[in-house]
Amino acid sequence: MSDKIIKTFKNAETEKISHLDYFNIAVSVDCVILGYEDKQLKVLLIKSDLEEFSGLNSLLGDLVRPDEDLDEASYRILRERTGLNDVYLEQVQTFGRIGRHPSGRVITTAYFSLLDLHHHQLRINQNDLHWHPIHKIGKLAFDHKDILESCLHRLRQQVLERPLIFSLLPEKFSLRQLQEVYEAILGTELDRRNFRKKVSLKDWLVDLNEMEEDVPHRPGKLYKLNPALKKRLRAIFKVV
Amino acid sequence: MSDKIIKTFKNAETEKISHLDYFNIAVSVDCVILGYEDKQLKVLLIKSDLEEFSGLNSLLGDLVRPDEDLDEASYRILRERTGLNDVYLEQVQTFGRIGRHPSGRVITTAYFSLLDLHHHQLRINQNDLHWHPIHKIGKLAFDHKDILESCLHRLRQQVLERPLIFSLLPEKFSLRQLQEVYEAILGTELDRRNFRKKVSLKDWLVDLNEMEEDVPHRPGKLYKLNPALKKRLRAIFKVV
DNA sequence: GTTTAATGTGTTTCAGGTACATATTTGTAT
DNA sequence: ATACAAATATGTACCTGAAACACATTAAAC
Repeated sequence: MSDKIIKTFKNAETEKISHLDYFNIAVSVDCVILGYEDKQLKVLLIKSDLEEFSGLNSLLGDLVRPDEDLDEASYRILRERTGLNDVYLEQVQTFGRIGRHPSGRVITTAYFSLLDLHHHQLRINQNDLHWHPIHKIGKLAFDHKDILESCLHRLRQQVLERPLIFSLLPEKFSLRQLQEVYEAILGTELDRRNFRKKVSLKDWLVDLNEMEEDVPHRPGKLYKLNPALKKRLRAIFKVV
Repeated sequence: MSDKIIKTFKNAETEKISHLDYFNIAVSVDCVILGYEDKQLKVLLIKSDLEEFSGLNSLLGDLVRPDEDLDEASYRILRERTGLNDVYLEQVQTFGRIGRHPSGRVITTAYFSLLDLHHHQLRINQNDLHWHPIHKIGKLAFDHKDILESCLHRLRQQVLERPLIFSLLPEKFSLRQLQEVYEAILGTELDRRNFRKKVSLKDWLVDLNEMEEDVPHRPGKLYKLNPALKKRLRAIFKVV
């Protein structure tokens, strides 16, 4: 990856391999934007406007601009579509099958992010955007079902080790709520006592000394994410 | 990722965003090809022929051809450079900073592979290709140091859980050799007894009922990778 | 044959995870 | 007011896997 490109730039006319031969692959980014509502993990989808995929939904994506970093493109999409900046985004995998886009050769890099579906700053402007429960998703446009699966797989792998999950929840939450999110992501039931023990052993939570309100049962304590951790997360993941 | 490209294809003349604006990002693949020799993990590097990086080494990579899958490109590079087909390759991460390539906008997807440095089919033809011990590598061209690190990180994460390591070794190997490879990758010393116990609990190995020869000490038993596992690996990782 | 250096096989200990039970607090219905 | 239902909150016993550690055995080298 250095000799060829030189030739491409300098001898485009004389070489068999011309500039356009190589520079005709488009690069896009697709975001798996996940939220949590009604004890379900949901993903933000948009109706595909390609004839080939009429009636199907697709992930939120866009072509990468020549003057923006790959990562930046994913933040831009998230910002444009949700109005949110302060959100964790992680690159997962790049999909580059020849025939994956009907209009031409497009390779795409998949990112996932978790956000609070009820965040006050959240602006889902377009009415063709919708939150879909992940276990009720059928066919998607392009190879987006594969992309979704790979992101969910990554999420499930990491969610127990790293404090990712809190972006899905409001600022204040109870341990029951937290557990329900884990159960929605992992697709399993967890033992309440063991779950609490495990969480309390990590330094992820801060007891707010407040109680739930307006719940039809005994209210539980409220917690928030450890602010020190929040800072560290920002630094590590370069959240804008 | 669907509306924009439609416009790009259909209304290139009338839209502000022209075809060439988007189709001027080149896509490349870089391979971190790892081998094992003299109790060291080594990576296959090539002298960079870019003036900007004169004197520096770089990973083996190439532009992706418009008519080949992204994954296929990585296999092609491996084949062209080593003569080997039957090798495990895994996509790790895509690097897309604007300024990462001095000659233009190029995003690159990193793959790593492990192979037996003394394999009889191995053909390192070009004399500007060299195996470098990974802990003696200084600056590399482009962002290839970052790419190398991310691949090594992935390798270290997975090597204890998945039977990847065997591609680094000859067909027949002793438990000591196997342990030495693990130690080279992880950069730590392992307890011999615990290591053997751990390995024997997995179904990775088959006892060949043969002994080492020409070793200056008591010879150890020889093992090979469980053939059933080999088949499974081929299926999973689509090794050509 | 004695020494040396590696192979080959336990046992003990400790930490983390899983399974499981009981007391407490609040809301709700009577 | 009282009884009941439902969820919170906390503790213990058991099991599994990892880590620390010791000794007998085999073959090469002298």
